[in-house]
Amino acid sequence: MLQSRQFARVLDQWPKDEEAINARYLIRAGFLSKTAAGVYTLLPLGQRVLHKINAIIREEMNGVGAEELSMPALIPKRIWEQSGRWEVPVVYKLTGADGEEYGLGWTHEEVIAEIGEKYLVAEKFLPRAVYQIQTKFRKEARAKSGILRGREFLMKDLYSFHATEADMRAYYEVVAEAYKRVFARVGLQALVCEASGGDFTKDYTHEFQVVAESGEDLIYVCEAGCGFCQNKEIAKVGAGEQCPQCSKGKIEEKKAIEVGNIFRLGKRFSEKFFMASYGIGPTRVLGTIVEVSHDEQGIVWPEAVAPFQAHLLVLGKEEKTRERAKDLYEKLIVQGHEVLFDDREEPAGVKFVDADMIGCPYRIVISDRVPEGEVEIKKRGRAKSEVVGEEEMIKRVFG
RNA sequence: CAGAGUGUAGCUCAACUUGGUAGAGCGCCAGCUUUGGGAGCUGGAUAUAUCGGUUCAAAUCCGAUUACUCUGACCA
Repeated sequence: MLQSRQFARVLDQWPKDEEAINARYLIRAGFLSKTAAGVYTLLPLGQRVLHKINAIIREEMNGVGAEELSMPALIPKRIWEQSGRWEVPVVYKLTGADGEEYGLGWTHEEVIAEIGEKYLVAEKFLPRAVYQIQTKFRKEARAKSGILRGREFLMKDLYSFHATEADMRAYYEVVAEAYKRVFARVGLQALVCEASGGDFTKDYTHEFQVVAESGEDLIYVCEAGCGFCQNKEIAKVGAGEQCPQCSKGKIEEKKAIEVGNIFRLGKRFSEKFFMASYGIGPTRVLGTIVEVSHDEQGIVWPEAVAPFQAHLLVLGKEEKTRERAKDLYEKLIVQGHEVLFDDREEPAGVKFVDADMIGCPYRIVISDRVPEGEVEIKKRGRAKSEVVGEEEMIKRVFG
């Protein structure tokens, strides 16, 4: 991608109407634009990151035998009435041309349960699992925290169907492991945390929580790292007490962002099979990564989700230098690498500042002072750069 | 939904207290210059959230509406 051709660009000031770190950085760096409170546009850079997060999620979901499908956002009232969830406050309700009422999808248990009853009519069709990555709508009383709590957001929701409760419980564990891999791969340290089932189930559910100052949830974690973690809503221990699991560490209270959750639904939505549902918010994941991975200069993207692996900068005014940079860029593109090439007519300072703000994992500089055949590389977040040969750079950055 | 704050150019702000031709920086356009950490010079275009009231005169005072932010409530 040529930076001179990009639709959006890095802004030179922080937005005045955002306080959340995720929104401030994403907007300033040109990944995000606010359309309304709790409603955001993902600009091309943001969309690239989202695609990478989704690709990782898809790999892991496919890996546990789930198939991807796509359910509607416009859902007729009768489907919600079957479960008694038409009268919940978060539903956006609208009326069709025929006077029929609809709710915008804020979750899809009812929809998939109905379809499941149609196809999974005998035990020989079980178990099955399907998922989607789709826009959800929730009439939140108050939008806040940038893209961490929007009124429109993306959700990956997986639903599994089982003949027995034991089978449902076994698969639940399989998905929990897949979820751990998803969060690890996108660069997040997620804790598996016991929580209440809310409206869904009396059983405990599990939340995947990322410790962060901006988190809305309070969790109790064992400081010894034994894995004990409970949401404060259900915790029977208090902060400072001895861990009930390992008896070694003390319990610490931390703020955390819930990036995923999994529920054993049982027969709540259908008498015909045991169901479980599993959610990850890809847009929330994106925001969470920014919350935990940034510095004063800008975003620091983990390699797996960075919009581009490398940001190539050309500095200096010599025509020969520009040619060298262009040749290198074209070579990297032909090799299939993801490179953002800052070919703009801007002073060096602007290019450095913008590169730090965008936060690609590697910065590659070609300038009048870098010898021919060599380039300067710097890893985002490290202080020092070094000059190496082109081939060495390719090995290190893209190898 | 309650409380508080804010709304002036593409962005960030000034002018409002005490009513009298709306300014700046950045960005944008034209030109010159410049190129290793948000460069310089010259010229140019662009703005008072909406509706109403008071007044000779409203960005400024009053009322309503609306939007955004924050705190709380809410959060399958």
